[in-house]
Amino acid sequence: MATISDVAARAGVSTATVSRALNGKSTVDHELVARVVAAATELGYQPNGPARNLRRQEAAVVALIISDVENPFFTAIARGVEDVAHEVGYSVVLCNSDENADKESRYIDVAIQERVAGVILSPTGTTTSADRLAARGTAFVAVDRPLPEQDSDVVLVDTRLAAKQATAHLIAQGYERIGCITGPAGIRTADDRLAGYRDALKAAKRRSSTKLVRRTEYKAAGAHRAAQDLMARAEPPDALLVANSAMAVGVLQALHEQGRTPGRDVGIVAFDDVPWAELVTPPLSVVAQPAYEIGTVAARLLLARIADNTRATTTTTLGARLIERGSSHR
Amino acid sequence: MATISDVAARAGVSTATVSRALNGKSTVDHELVARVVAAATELGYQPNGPARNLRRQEAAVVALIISDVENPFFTAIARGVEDVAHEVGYSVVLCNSDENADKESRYIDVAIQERVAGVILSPTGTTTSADRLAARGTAFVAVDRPLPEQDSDVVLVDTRLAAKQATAHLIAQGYERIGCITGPAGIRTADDRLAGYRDALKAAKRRSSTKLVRRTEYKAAGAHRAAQDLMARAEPPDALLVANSAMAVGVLQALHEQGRTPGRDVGIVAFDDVPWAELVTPPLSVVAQPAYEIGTVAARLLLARIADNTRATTTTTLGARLIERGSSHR
DNA sequence: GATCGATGGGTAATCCTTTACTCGGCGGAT
DNA sequence: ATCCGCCGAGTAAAGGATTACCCATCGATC
Repeated sequence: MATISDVAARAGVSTATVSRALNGKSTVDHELVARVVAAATELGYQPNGPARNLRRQEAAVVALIISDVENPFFTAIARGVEDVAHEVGYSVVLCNSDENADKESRYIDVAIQERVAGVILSPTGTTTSADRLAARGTAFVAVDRPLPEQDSDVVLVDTRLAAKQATAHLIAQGYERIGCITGPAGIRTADDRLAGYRDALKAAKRRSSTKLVRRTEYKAAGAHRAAQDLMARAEPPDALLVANSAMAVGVLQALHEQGRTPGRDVGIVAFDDVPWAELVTPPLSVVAQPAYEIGTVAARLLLARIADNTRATTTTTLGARLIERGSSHR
Repeated sequence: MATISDVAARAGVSTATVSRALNGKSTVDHELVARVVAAATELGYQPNGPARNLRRQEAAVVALIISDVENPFFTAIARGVEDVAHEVGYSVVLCNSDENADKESRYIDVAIQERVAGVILSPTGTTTSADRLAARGTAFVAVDRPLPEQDSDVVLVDTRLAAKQATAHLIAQGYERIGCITGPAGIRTADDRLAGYRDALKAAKRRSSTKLVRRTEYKAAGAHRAAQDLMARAEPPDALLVANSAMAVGVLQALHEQGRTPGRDVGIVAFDDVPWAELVTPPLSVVAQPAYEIGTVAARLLLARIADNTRATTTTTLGARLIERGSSHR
């Protein structure tokens, strides 16, 4: 594979000149640039990334560690990050931690070892392997959830307020016994959605009962079981707040199996707007989170922090939007 | 940041010994290993990836370039690749080419520059930037679609046969005027699905008319327009074969807007099984592709090729499964 | 007891690029 | 005409790990 010396030899200049000509950092004679470029293309020269990164002490790469590649919410974030990063010449590598603290930790190590310029992550669980990033001075930004015991830039959604509004909406629609299916304890979004749900009940002077709350992993299967379980109770809920779209699949499936119709029999509001929300009957009411925007904001924050890691940390909270459709009307 | 020399100094040995102790390639005295490990952890030593990769002339990383991160088919492939790669200590970086030849080309350059061990890609479009990989001797495997004019390992689905079976199923269900909405010309899966559709019509001695065929990008919006367009014809189709799940969203939406019921009014079979397929009414009949398996097979092929790039190229074709649900029955 | 072999560890070269430093030459100012 | 300053290009160092090569030591064998 051609190296910079090959190019230099072919163009009849020194390697320093080749480097300067190709990177455009310093002024190089017009004609020499042309000769270098010609030589480089003739040889199909591609700079050796590791060598460059070794010398520069940094790679123009940001790592994005998300907790579930199959969740459209996170892939939309990924798009936002990519679009911003590409504008300024950074590449994005996507890592899937799968809500698994070990995998997350492994990817953080990889990011450190490869000396990426920065990391954006949606922290999984309660432990914080991100302190290793802080210890090394690697720039990083948390998205969707704050890092436990770690001060950092973070981009959140006001999910507690959104949950409150969604629950208030169900109350306003006349539902009496509203339940909640949310994610595992310790995951901040799961906790916040539950808290918002309780806020709304309290504001409406309803008694909130833990009997109508179920926690399970953020997957369809868990939510399916939770819904079955809740509906099998002597006094089943007549409405449910569901904490993400994968869970909504499980819940809707369970209701369907029992012959219950969303809306008429059981009011449903789920987090995350998905393309198919309007296709089910009745259409699914959702809390739309600005996922793409989370990505763009996080990327911009990260770039700022890469440029200056001493700046004060910020917390950006974006709003969510309740979209009322048929599943929350009788 | 601590370097190998720091560790060596602290453990009172040479850098060579530290390297050997930590990588376990060569035998090192028991007690020295312990001292090295202790020193490394005390210093929080993380090897410098670029330096290591520079010296080794290869990174333990494979790049996966897919054409749409938001398409569940591709994210399922990603999972398969990841699971296999991690078993043998490789990291996977995911790149989203967005069905855009330029982005694909850029990511291929990045992969070459970073000297990744191998690349798995779902080629977008008709041009082949992958020849650059071949030219460098970088191992690579194509998934979902073969590379135009490029001999390589490739993992495909027998999508033409699947399309034929799906169409035959619609015929068997008594649909008369079956249309097809598929992806852009030049994308192999799109062409194959159309070919399979025609195979079935021919086998049933039906005339196939281009008037019932629409091609558009693999997105909901395009398919929505295509469906509107087809249904507005004087003699609209009474069934549709739809080439992926995003398109299915657009088609179902269009039918809904027109008050037509899938199955009863218009038979539908769409490619790709999605979690929500059973939630719409009637449930959506689909061609389920073994996406996860595509990923695992491709990863194993890539690993074999990384080990020995001289082996003959192979083509693996996996089968798809027609799942009949309500949308293809009157 | 001497020699051979094996084993373990150190020295230094190497991977390729970027960049600090240096130097030559040229133009402008006095 | 001379000198100063600047600009452009070359030389060589640096970045941090791996590994070829070499040496010392120790045990075993004759």
